[in-house]
Amino acid sequence: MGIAERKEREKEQKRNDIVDAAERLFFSNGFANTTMDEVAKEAEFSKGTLYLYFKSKEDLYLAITTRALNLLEHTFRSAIAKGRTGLEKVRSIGESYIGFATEYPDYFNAMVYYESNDVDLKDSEGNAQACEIQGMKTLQVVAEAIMIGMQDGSIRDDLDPMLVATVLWGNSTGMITITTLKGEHLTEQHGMNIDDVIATSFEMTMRALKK
Amino acid sequence: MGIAERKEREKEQKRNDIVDAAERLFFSNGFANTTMDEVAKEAEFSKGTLYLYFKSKEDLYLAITTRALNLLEHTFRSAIAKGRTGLEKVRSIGESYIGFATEYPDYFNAMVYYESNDVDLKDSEGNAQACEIQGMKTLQVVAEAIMIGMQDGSIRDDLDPMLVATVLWGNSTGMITITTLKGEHLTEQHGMNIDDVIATSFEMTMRALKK
DNA sequence: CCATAATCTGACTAATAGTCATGTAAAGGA
DNA sequence: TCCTTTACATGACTATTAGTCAGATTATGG
Repeated sequence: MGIAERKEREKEQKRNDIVDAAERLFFSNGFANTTMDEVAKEAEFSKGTLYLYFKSKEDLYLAITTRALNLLEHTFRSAIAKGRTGLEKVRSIGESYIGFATEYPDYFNAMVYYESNDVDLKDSEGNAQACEIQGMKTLQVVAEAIMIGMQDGSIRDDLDPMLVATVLWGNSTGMITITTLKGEHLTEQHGMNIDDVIATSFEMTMRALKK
Repeated sequence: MGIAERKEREKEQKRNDIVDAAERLFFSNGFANTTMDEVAKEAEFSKGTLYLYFKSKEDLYLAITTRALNLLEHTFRSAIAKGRTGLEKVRSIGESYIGFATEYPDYFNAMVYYESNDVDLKDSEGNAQACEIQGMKTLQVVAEAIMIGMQDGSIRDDLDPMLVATVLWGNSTGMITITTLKGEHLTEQHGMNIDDVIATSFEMTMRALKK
């Protein structure tokens, strides 16, 4: 019976439409400054319907975050293809992360929100779970590049690849958060050039990983 | 005339009492789950009075964040005294940061909130400004340790100390954020040991800085 | 054509950040 | 001591908004 599948598709389509609408509003006005009534209007549904598809406003935001993490995974997969050695692949991933944060700052902010707030990962219903799974898939790409580098001798092999990947993830997210949110201030008040901060970060990271 | 000064002292005292009360409630119930009415009751003032001392709920939270950054500065100053070489001082600072985040997780979260949210630094009235100044003082301590290391030859001197300090700040904050907020999950779902993540981070950072 | 299930609606509630007109107390001059 | 002015404090009130739910609408399948 094709009806069940068609309904499933339609449901998925509607869900996507809601996320699209939320993305437009959250990204242009900010998450906190957007009301669920506004999202409902933009998505051309009633507010009640939003709550049939998402548990809460935060859950809806996490659906956007899942998209962000998914896009990041694909960005990383493209980046990994570029470098020759494992170390070059890791650098390429790092550069693509900067590019991602520059091109999609709202997606990056959504990821930071997810990582900085005590989102309930135990809630198997909501999108927090989906974020977590997608986040790990993305992290796995980094770990792969590191393993390649350990095998081809470009990266030190006295550390655990997954632990290194986790550290790089935390490090780079923290560093980019500061440069994007406080960057203007660091430049204007303290004469720092953001590109120099980033270059320094790369220089240090390469040295930390090199064999 | 001593009256003006006495009044100033009393005002400062009351302000501190309010911050104390807010700290107790924010830290035991969470920032989002605490109402200003509850803070008012705990501080034994009316709600209106809170708004004579603080512009908004967020402004009150930033007063707590300023305390956190101030305590962190002193923690770093103690740590810097320990190490022999500059590199050892930097490591000591790093270790004290981990200790700080473990001992005062709520202060650490307040700092992450400040760094991860688009807090208006231009607002010269509010506490965001105070946070920024205190944050820079704290960062300056790290930069000092790095300069010492460059002079005594324990740290590579091909990089700018302030840029390195900024990178270390972003890196460590990001790494600790992940281990504290998603640590339980990394352990339970992915078999990672948090202490191993931290040890890996130190190992990498030392290598990144060593001459 | 009807019964059942699935989906949608928007008025409603509860919660709460922030305001403001009205009060009270302290200061200081006469 | 009294009176005026200034400074501080109050809490009822407003505006906003996340989330709910009883009832309406639409689709399905017999």
